[in-house]
Amino acid sequence: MKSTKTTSLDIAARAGVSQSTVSRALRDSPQVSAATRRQIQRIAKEMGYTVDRNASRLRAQTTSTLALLLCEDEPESHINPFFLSILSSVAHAAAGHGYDLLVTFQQLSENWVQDFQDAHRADGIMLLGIRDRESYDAQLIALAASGTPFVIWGLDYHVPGVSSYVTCQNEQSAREITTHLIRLGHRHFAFVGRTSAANPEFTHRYHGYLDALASHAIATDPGRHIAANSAEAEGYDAVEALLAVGGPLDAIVGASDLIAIGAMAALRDRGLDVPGDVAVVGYDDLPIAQYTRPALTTVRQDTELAGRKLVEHLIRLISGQVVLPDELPVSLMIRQSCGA
Amino acid sequence: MKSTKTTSLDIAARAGVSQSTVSRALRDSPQVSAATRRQIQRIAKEMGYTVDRNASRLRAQTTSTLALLLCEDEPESHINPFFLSILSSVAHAAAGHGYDLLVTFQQLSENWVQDFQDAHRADGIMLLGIRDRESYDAQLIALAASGTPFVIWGLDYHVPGVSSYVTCQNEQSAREITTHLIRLGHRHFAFVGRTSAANPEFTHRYHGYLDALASHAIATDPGRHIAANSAEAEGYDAVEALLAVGGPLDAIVGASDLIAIGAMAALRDRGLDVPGDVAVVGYDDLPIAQYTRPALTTVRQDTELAGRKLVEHLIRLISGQVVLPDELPVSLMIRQSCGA
DNA sequence: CAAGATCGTGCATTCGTATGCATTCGTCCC
DNA sequence: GGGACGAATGCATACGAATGCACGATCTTG
Repeated sequence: MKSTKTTSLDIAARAGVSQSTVSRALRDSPQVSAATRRQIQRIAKEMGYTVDRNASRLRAQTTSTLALLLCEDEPESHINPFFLSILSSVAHAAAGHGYDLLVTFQQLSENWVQDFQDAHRADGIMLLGIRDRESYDAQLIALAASGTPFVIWGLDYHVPGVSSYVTCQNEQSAREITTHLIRLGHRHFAFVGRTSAANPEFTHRYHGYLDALASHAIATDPGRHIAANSAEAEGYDAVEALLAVGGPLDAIVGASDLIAIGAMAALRDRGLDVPGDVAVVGYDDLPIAQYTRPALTTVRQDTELAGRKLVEHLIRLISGQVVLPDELPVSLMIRQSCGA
Repeated sequence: MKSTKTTSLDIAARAGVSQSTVSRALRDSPQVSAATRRQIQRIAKEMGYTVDRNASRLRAQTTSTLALLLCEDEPESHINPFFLSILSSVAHAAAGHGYDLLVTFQQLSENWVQDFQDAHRADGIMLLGIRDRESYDAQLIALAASGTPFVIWGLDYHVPGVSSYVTCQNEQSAREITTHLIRLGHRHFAFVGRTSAANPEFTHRYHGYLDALASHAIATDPGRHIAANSAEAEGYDAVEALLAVGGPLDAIVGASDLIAIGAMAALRDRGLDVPGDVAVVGYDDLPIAQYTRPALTTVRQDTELAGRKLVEHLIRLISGQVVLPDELPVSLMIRQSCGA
């Protein structure tokens, strides 16, 4: 196979220059004349040479690697397919910037953070799926204190110069989709989704929902807010709880598509028609949302943009540039489940 | 923050031994006496020392990293959530074995392979989602020729000592689920899923399907086999094509859950009842399959086991051990869409 | 035209760990 | 008791690229 690996010394010998010049030429250093640079790059390509990442990293004390931590609530839990879209986009963006992407699925723990920075595994970290955990902030503070650049999706925590976040217009869009339901004539609402300090996305969506109801002078009953994590089963159970209590109900706002899909299944199992008896809307616009019947009205998050932004923020933080958190625009996807 | 990074020299100084002894102790070398080893490990922990991966890798010419390439058909295409489950499991397994996991989403190309090995980015590669590409085998042959260990999901290509594969009992399970439909009284079948040399999973499933029909002397019409990739939209379109042609139809076997879900939506849009008029079954048992209405009868693949196996195979290949391809067992998930 | 400025390149060293070989010390056996 | 042997440790070097500094050559300018 490979007799001896080609190194920058081989290129240097072939080009009749020193190893330093090769190194500089390949990194597009302006110190090297254009002619020499071109020639060296040509020879490198001819000889199929690639910079050894490990040597380069050791010397430069950098990793050219970004880490993505997908936080799981529990080891066995299913992960929202929404994250797959972001992950895909992040992978593309990272590759586009010349970074490798290291992926981990686990809970955010002190050990993990410690290991990561000490072992020089990544220059920065993207955190996805932080929610429903009372203890996350201690970890974030420790992470920030260690100086490791990181970016969070969906949680508005940031430390200037060290961390940033990217999220979407949760509150505004929830207000819009609720208003949409109100305009369609619905008056008896329920919201399904756990709100807490640890679950900021759902909380913001809930506030938007409440706001819309208040603007239209529609009464809200605390009993019509059911806590649920983003999973079909929890949406299903939430609807059963709502129906058990009774009372008029003609619209359910799910804090995520998975919740909404579970809710629709429960309604159907109880013989209720969607949207005839009860309208249902979700949030995320998973690919599947177009293919439920009725098709799910929901809020589309631009995952492609989200992934790009996450990577851009992180790279800017790593290189010491100023970064301001981003709140991305979303769009309503009106389908059938709302009764439009 | 960190004044100066703690290195193995610091540990050595503190422990009163040489750096070599520290290195050996931390790698559990039998050359170091048990007492010394314990003491050094204790000190290392106290000082929060972690081996610098880059230095270690450069010296040892290894990466302790596994790469996972998720092949996309097209840059913009949605990825089957099924892969998210495998990815999650692979991430856990890799971490459990002390390997980092590098994730890439892109097409398998010569350049990618070349880069990967030359740049010492990973010790081995896992390939997921190889399908529908006439040209994949040239890449695989090149990959094998380069000596890079790799493992493929779902495609029975392997080179002893270099590559292996893990798949599930596609043919047998498709036979079972089709037989299940036959027992329920269905007689007019259609299969939706693109079969070709480049899409071995679907092809095996199709063979199992044909086999079941043949054993029960049920006629098959080539017009009742519609090519479709794993996406809801293609399942939807396939059903429209089937209905356009006309003729009796009371059961559709989808080559994946996404196809089946799209098919159910199309049937419903045409006013047909599932399973009353037409039964539908899928393959994969995505989490969503329990929450479609009717709930989808499908074949469950054990993604947790699949991920573990992929990692184990790859690590064995890397360390030069013998590996035999694995075919994993699956289980039928009987729900409502089949009419049971 | 001389002196400084600029540009392009080479030399030598460094990053932190792993490992072949040399060394030390204690033990065992004849 | 002396030589041999093995266990435990230290010494020195290599992995391959990046980079501060020095140097020679060309260019600029008053």
